[in-house]
Amino acid sequence: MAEANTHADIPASGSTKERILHTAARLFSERGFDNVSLRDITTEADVNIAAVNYHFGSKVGLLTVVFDHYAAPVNAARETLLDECDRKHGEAPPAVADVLWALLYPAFHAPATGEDGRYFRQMLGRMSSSANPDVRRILFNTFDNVAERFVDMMSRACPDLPKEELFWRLTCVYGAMMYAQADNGRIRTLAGETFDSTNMDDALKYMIPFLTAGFTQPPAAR
Amino acid sequence: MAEANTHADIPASGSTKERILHTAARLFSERGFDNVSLRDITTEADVNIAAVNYHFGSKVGLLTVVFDHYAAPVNAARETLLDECDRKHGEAPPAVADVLWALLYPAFHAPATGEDGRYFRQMLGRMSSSANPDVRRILFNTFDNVAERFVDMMSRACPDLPKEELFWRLTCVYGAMMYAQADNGRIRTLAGETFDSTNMDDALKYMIPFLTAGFTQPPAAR
DNA sequence: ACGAATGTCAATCATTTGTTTGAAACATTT
DNA sequence: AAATGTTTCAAACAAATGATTGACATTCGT
Repeated sequence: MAEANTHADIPASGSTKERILHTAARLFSERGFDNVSLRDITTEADVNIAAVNYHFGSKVGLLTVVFDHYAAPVNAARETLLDECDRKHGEAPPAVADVLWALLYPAFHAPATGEDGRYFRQMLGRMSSSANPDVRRILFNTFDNVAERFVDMMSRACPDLPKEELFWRLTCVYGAMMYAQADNGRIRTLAGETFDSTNMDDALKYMIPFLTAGFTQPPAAR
Repeated sequence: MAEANTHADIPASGSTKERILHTAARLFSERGFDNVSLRDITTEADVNIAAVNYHFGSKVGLLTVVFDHYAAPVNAARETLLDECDRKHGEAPPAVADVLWALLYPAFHAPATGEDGRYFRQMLGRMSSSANPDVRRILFNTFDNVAERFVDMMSRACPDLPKEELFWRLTCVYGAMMYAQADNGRIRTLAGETFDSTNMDDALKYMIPFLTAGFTQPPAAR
């Protein structure tokens, strides 16, 4: 088709499969899984609609592949950093900042560089509060193992913290991470348009100390 | 119809309009706006489909009414608490914990008591990362005025904090609040099933000190 | 008791959705 | 060059969606 791609990214290039993957990643991040139709994807990717089911089996199959492609590096990087925590501190409680770093750094930098990484982070943010059972299954299965290890290590980093308080502090950490990833533009609108909410180096620089300070507080009085 | 409501809540009661509102609030919170059809709502509310468009004009109109019903008390409570901050501290910088309280307490307690409140909080969490333009418009318009006031007061509470760092700290606060509200069950699954993630008194007790500690940190080194 | 306003209902509308089909085009191997 | 496997394509499918219609029932003011 002579129909040109009207978006700013490179015009349709690569194999059919690759074009579908790239376009799907972008559209899922911009509009969420349920708000993107296969026709939206195939039109922008300049591909026949049947190609999705041919290459990926179904729309959920497509999401699975897209998601795993970006999520796998995050998991790998987190495993590595958690291993380093273990090696560094041995039997002693690890440092809170190190454990937080093992969670946040891969989330902000590992999936991909440039706008592809931003696509995935936004997609993840939307998925994390999705009500679609398929979406939730994909998300939880992907991160379950490493997430459990993170919670475990955070618990060891705070041996004197009641489990209940650990629970709510973890909620703060996960919430902050997800919100920063999703970047719905809300805070930017409120606080001033001059900030670059996509600069993940800044996010790390400012969020790690913030969360570390909260997590190293003594337990709240009963 | 003899068709009984199969859910745990009180069987169909009140006027048609009220039954639609109540059922819509519950379903929107459980499954999000886009994943609930008008037929889902009207079937469970034991009401004819046409009743929604008759009473609310459209599906978006229904969401607007449902949302405003729960959001209005939150805004009112926040205004009151922010007024108290102003009165209490005068020209001096307000206390960070007081400002955080003005944001979080209404969010966790004002919308409604019991499961209705939980419905709304989950609905809000889902809406905050929705990609649906109608949903985003409703959400932002509703909270814009008070949110701006909150950011302003937080800025005054931290006069020495660079604006950029304020931005990222606000991201942490909003993220933690939204995640606690949405309560997608993720942390509960990871940290142990024994915790009551719907107890908003606990949420306040543990999250306010956590976020206050982060916010009262000295600015990160350049 | 009458009539107008309000509310309810089954049936239907036009779209959009994910998925499937069977044939054509292309590529690779024999 | 024939045969075989792979990919693409226009067309259609069944199901679900939000919205609307016009007839019927109910309520209420007078």
